[in-house]
Amino acid sequence: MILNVDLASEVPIYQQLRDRIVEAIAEGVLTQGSPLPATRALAADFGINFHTVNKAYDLLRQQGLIRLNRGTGAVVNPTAADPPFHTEWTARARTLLAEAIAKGLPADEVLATCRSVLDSFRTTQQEDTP
Amino acid sequence: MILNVDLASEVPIYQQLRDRIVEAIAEGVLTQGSPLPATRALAADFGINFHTVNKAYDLLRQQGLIRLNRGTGAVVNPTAADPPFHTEWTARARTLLAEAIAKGLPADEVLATCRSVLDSFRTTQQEDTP
DNA sequence: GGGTTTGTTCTATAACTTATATAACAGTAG
DNA sequence: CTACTGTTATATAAGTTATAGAACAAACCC
Repeated sequence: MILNVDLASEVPIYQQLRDRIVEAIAEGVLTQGSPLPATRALAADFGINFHTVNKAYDLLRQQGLIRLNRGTGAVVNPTAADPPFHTEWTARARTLLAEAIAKGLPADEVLATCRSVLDSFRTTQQEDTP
Repeated sequence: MILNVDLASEVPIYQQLRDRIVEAIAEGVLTQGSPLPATRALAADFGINFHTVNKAYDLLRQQGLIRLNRGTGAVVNPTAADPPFHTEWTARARTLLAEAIAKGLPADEVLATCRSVLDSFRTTQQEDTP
C-alpha cells in the first residue's frame, strides 16, 4: 500500500494520512480485516512522529472505519453508514459541489467527474468476482 | 441573504462564512455584480470581529470569486474555472466520495445525492428566463 | 471641502492546533 | 522472557484562530 503524503502541504499530515487510508478502503486496496501498518513503522516510513500517525488512526477509529487492537495492531472494520452520517456528509458535499458551480463549471460536467471518480473506485476493487 | 454560521462549531468561523457565500453564489442568490455586506456590518450581525469576516472575504478574493473595492465594498466576480482548479477540485472530491464509499454507501446512492444537490442549485437560481 | 463609509494594514494578545520528543505503561504473540 | 502492538502522560516549539484597538487610503454623499 502506497500512501501519498506531502509533508510540505498546508493540509495537516494526520489529515492526509486519514484521507489516503479512507481512499484505500474505498478503492478496495484495504478490505474488512485488512491490517494497517503499525503506527511506529508507518511513522518511520515517512520520517514523522508516531503520535501523528496515532492521531490519524484515532480519527479513523472515531469514524468506525478501523479497530485498534493493542498487541495485534489496527485492522479495517466492517462498514456501517448511519443516517446521521448521510446528513452530515451531504452538507459537506453541498459545500464542495457549490464551489465547482460557483467557479462556473457546468453541473453536467461536475456530475460526470463525480461519476468518473466513483467508477475508479469500483474498477479498482476486485472483491470475489469469479 | 441569510448566512447560517455556527459560532460553537469546530469549523473556523471564517471558513463557514466562506462556505456559505460560495453556496449562495452556486444557488444564484448572489450573481455577478451582487454586492456583499460590508465587513464591519456583517461582523456586527454575528457579533464577531471584523477581521474574521475580512479573512473570509480574502479567501474568496484569492479564489477569484469576489472583488474587493475600497470605498464601494465587495462584489461577486465573473466566474472563470481554469484547468488547475478542476484538477485540485477533483482531488478533494475524490477524498469526500471515498469517505462515503468506505462507509458502505452504494455508489449509485452517492451519485444520486450529488445529482440532487446540483439540481437544488439549478432550481434555486432564477437568472434571466423569460 | 468636510464627513462618512468602504477596504487595508499594523501590532498585540489569548486560546487552541499541529508536530515533535521522551518516557512509561499494558495487552498480545513468539 | 522478549519483542512487538496500541495507550497514556508530560513537555515544548511553531503555527492557526479569533479578538482588540488603532491608523491609513480610496470612494462616496451632502
